[in-house]
Amino acid sequence: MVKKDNITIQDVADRAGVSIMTVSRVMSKKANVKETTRRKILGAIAELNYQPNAAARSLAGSGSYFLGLIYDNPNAAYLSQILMGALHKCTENGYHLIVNAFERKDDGQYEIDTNLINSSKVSGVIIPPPLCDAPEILSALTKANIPIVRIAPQTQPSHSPFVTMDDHRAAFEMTEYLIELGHRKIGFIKGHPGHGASDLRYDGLRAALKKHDIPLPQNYVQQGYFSYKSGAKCAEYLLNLAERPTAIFASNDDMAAATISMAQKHGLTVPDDLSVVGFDDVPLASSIWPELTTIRQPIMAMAEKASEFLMYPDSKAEKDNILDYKLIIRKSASAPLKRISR
Amino acid sequence: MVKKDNITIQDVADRAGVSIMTVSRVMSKKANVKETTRRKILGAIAELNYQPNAAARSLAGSGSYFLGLIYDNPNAAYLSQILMGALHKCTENGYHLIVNAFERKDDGQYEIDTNLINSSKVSGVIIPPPLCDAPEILSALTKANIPIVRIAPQTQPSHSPFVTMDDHRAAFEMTEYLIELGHRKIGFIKGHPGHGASDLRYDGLRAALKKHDIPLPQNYVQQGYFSYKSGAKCAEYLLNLAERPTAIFASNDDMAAATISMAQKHGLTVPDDLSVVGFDDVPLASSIWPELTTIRQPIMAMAEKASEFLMYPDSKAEKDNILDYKLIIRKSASAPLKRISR
DNA sequence: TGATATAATGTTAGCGTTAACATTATTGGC
DNA sequence: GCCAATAATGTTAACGCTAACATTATATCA
Repeated sequence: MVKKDNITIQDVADRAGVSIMTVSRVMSKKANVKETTRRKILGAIAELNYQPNAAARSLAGSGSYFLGLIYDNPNAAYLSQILMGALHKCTENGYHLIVNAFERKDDGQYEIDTNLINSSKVSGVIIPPPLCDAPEILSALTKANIPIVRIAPQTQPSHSPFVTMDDHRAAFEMTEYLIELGHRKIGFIKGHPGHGASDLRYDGLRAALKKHDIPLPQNYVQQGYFSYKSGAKCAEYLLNLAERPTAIFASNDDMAAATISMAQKHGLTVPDDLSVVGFDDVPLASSIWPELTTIRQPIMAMAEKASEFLMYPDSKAEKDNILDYKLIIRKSASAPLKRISR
Repeated sequence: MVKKDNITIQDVADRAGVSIMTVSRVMSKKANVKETTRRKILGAIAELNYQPNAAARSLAGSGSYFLGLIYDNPNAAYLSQILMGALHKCTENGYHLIVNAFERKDDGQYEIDTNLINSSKVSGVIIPPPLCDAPEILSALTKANIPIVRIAPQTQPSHSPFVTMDDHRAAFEMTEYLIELGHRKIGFIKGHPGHGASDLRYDGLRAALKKHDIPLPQNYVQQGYFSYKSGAKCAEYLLNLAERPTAIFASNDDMAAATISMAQKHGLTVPDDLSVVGFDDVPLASSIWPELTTIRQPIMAMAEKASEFLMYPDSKAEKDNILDYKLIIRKSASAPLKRISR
C-alpha cells in the first residue's frame, strides 16, 4: 500500500538545482538552454527516471502528446501493421497512441460524436482505410479542427494530407514481371469492387498488358472479393477454361493462396504448370507452399510517416508521401513450362 | 483558423444553472444528486455535446480513465481481437485505451522503463500472452503499484488477477468429439513448446484418450510450432505412416489448414478419408475448404472481462474468470469412412 | 415547532505541466 | 569598462477537472 509518489518535474528541478521551467524547456527540446545546464538536467532525469505526465502536458500545453488512431477494419494483419508503425513512432517521441474503433450504424453511416474526437485533445488522428474514405468522418474531424492524416485514401486526394503507395504502378510492375518471364496468357482476379485499390490494381495490369501488346480476353478477368473463398471460385473458373492462362495474378494474397490450392487440386504444379502471384505480402504469403511472389505494401512505413507528420507538421515537405512498395519474388511464379508460340 | 473552444464542464454548469461540482458528480455517476437536477444537467450535456476532458480528469482525480494494453505479439488476429474487446469496453465507459508495444532486447529480456508505466497514470494494464508470463514485466508493474489483469497466463496463477479459458478441457472435449464420431486412430500435432497452452492441449487430448481407453502410439504425436509450415511437415509424416490415423488433431488452425492441404496433395478427401480439427478459430479456419472444425477461443470476451475488471475492481467476484470456449463444428471432421474393426 | 440528521449543492485548492511574461546573466561593440 | 542587445533562467497563471471540506435545503422526529 505504499503509495509511490510519481516523480514530477519539480523533483527533477530540485535535483538539478534549476527551476521547473528550465526542465520543461529541456523536455520540450526548446532552444535557449545552456549546454551545461541541459546536461545537468538530463542527468537528473536519468537518475530519477523521470517520465513527464502526458495528461498534464496535454492539459497545460497547446500540443497534446496523444495521437489518435481510428479504425473499422476487420483485416487483422493490416491493422496490426498500422498499429506497429504508429506505436513505434509514438514510443520514440514520447507520445501515446489512443485507439478508437468505429462501427457503421445501421444506416451505413458512422457515429461521429465519439469520445476520441471531443474528449481528448489529440494532436492528430491517423485514418486508415476504409475510414479514410468516409466523408462523415473526415468532415467531423475537420470541423473539430483536428489535424488528420489518411492512409491510402482512394477519394478526395486534395482533402487532407495522406500517405499512400502506388497500387497502379505496383500492379503494372508485377504484370511486367510475368511478361518478362514469358507469360502471354495472364488471368486476373479482381479485388472487392467497393475498395478503391481494386481498380488501381486492375488498371495497372491493363496498362502493362497494353504496353506489351498482349490481349486480355474478357473471361480471363474474374471478379473476386478479396476473400479466400472468392479466390477459389475465380481460380476454378479460370482453370477450367479451354485455353487456360499460364499465369494468374490475384489482387491479394488470400485469393492467390486459394488459386494455388485450387491448382494443386487440379493436379497442376505451381509454378511449373501455372504461375500465381498475389498482392500484399501478408504472413500467409510466406507460409504456404510454394511461397507467394507478391507485392509488399509499406503499411508500417505509411503509419510511421503519418505519425511523424502529425507530430511535426512543418518538418516534412508534403510531397514525399508516396511510399515504395516492393516486388517480393518467391517461388510461385516462373517461366511457363511449355511455350506455345503465339 | 477559428479556434473552436472546447466545451468545458463550466459551460455545462452555466447552461444547467448549477455549479461545476454538481455536473462533475453527474459525470462520475456519484450519489446525492436530485433526480430533477440530474436530468437538467444531462439535458445540458446533450445539447452542448459535452465530452469531459480525459487528461484533466486523470490529472485531478485519483482514477485515470486510461487503460493500458501492452503487447509483443506478432499474431495479428489474436491481437486485434484483444484490441476490439478492450476498445469496446473503453468506449462504453468513457475510457481511453493506450497501447504500448514491447520488444525483447537482445538478451531476451524486456525493457521495463517504458513510458506507459511511468508517464501516464493508467488505471490498469491488460497483459496478453506472451507478456503475461514475463516476470520482469509483472514485477515492474507490481512495483509501480499499477493494477494488472493478465489474459490466459500460463505461469504464476496466484500472482495477479487474470482471465483465461480452459485449454485442457477444450482439447479434452474436442478429442471426445472425434472419439464419438468413431475415430480410434487419432494423430496429434503439438504446439510450440515455449507456449504454455501447448502442454494443456496435449494433456487434454491424452486425458480423453485415456478415459476411453484408446492408445496413443508414440509416432502419432508430432512436434509442431504453430506455423503452417511446421504443420505441413508433421502432417506429411503422419500421412506416410504405414497405419495412418483416421483423424488428426492439430494444436492450432494454421497447422490444421496445412494438414488439410497436405492430405489433399496425397489424394485424400477431407473429411471422408481423414478428419482434421484445429484450435483457435482464426479467420483462416472458415475460409479454407472444407471449413475447419475447431475451438473458438473467447479472446474478445477475455479482453472485455479484463477491461471491466480494471475499471471496476470491486464489482466482480474474482472467480468467474474462466470463460467458455466453444466447439465449432464445421466440415473438416466426420465419421471415418471405412471402419477397421479393432 | 424547533432541533437534528441527512440529502443536495457549492467553494476552494490543487493535480503536473506549459505559455507568457519578468528577471537576471552573458556577450559584444566601442 | 560601460551600455545595449541577447541569451539563459525564473515566476505566475492558467489548462479542466475532482477531492475534501463547507454550506444550504429538505426531511425526520420528539
